[in-house]
Amino acid sequence: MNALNITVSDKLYIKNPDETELGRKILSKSIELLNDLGYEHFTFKKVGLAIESTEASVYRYFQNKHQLLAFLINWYWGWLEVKMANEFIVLNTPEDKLRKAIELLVYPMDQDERIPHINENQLQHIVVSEYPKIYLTKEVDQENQEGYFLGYKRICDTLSLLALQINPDFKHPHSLFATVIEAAQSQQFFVEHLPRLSDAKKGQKDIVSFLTHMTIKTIQ
Amino acid sequence: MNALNITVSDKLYIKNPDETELGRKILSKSIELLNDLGYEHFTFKKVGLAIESTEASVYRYFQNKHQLLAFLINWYWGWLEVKMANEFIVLNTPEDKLRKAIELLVYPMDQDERIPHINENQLQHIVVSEYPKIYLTKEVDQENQEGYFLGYKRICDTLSLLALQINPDFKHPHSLFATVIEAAQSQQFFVEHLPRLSDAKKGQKDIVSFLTHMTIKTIQ
DNA sequence: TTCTAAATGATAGTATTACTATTATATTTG
DNA sequence: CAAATATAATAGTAATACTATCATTTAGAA
Repeated sequence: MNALNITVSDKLYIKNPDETELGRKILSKSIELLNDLGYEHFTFKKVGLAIESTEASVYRYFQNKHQLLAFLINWYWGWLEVKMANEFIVLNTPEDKLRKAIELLVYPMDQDERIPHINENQLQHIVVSEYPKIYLTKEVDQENQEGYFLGYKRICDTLSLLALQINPDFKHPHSLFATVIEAAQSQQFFVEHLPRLSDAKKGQKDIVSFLTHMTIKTIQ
Repeated sequence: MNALNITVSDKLYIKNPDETELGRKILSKSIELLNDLGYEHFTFKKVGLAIESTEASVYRYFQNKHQLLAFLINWYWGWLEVKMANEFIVLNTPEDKLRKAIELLVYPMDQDERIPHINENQLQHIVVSEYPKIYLTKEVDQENQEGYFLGYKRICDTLSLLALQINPDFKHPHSLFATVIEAAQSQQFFVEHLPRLSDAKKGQKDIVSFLTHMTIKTIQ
């Protein structure tokens, strides 16, 4: 089991960056630069320069930086889904699975050496800092049809089914897990930057225990 | 009680737009254009044109569109705080107050005729669609010091105190209400654009009942 | 091996954005 | 009425977000 392929909708790129050396370099350097500069200051020109290629080459893989961000974030959800599936194998109750899922959402990721061009940890930081920007746009409806948000929706569905195993009468599973997933990101951001919006001290444990408490109580 | 003044930090403008005719026109038209175009397509040039003034004039009031958005969103939180305080007068239990607060977060606002240049309903839509963009930037720490997020933090504090009245041992009041406030916004957005991320059908009632349920259960 | 197609590099160019600066003309205030 | 202030009109700059063209390199098929 050496090969691992995270697949994202082919509407999320012009040319599949996983399939070429240059494409993988673009992904790798984009993750680094998005982390360092933030989405607003990130440009394709800077990527081209940093990989000693050109702006035009980057534009052959992605229409614009918005599409690139959407690609990366979908890749992240796809990868998290794989991780969850792996962890769930040895867990027997839906509650244990939910607890594990929340941990995976919050705890830092270790590098997967099968995919050396993606730094999962940096990618997680990008998700924390940039995630809502991919859907909070005027183009959301069209991009939704093109599958820009499938990764997120699938995770949300998976967790919803677990909640219904615990309480089949629970009325708000999708709303709850959309909320939990967003809170997992925003609480990480708040602890770091706006600590008055969180009770968690630095470190992920407090966030996990808040989210777990809220999830379990709400389902019941 | 005819005068009503929502005050925001003076770091959120160059020149106070509430104090001049032109300033109020800028606010009024910016709210309209932000709604129509979305933050990304919104520019000061378009505002200047639409009010038959100039781009340069708009720049005399706000450093850039980011500051303008932060101003508007802080104004919204300030105004919501006033609304909550008014409603709380006739409510006696903290639980009733929390229920009311959640309703105020979600139900559409009626126009306050004391402030004719601010369309509260449009402003609420801007908050739903653009809110996280004001803090998800590399400049967040500096802007936090300048009071860019005070409005949000104060609402969060107020609601936290109510939760502690219900259960003084509750460990996560700030995290909970940061989460509830964000979910109030994002669930409104999801119902409209990404319905698979919500169980609420169109209309705000389902969102309110989800958020209320989650809040009450989590506090206990 | 050679031919062909595809990928990349190098370069140029355009429209728009996000400002800054200057000067002239109103308008307000003391 | 003078002085200060606000606004309008205009110009200009650097960066961004692309698009286009053509030459060169590389890879794959015949």
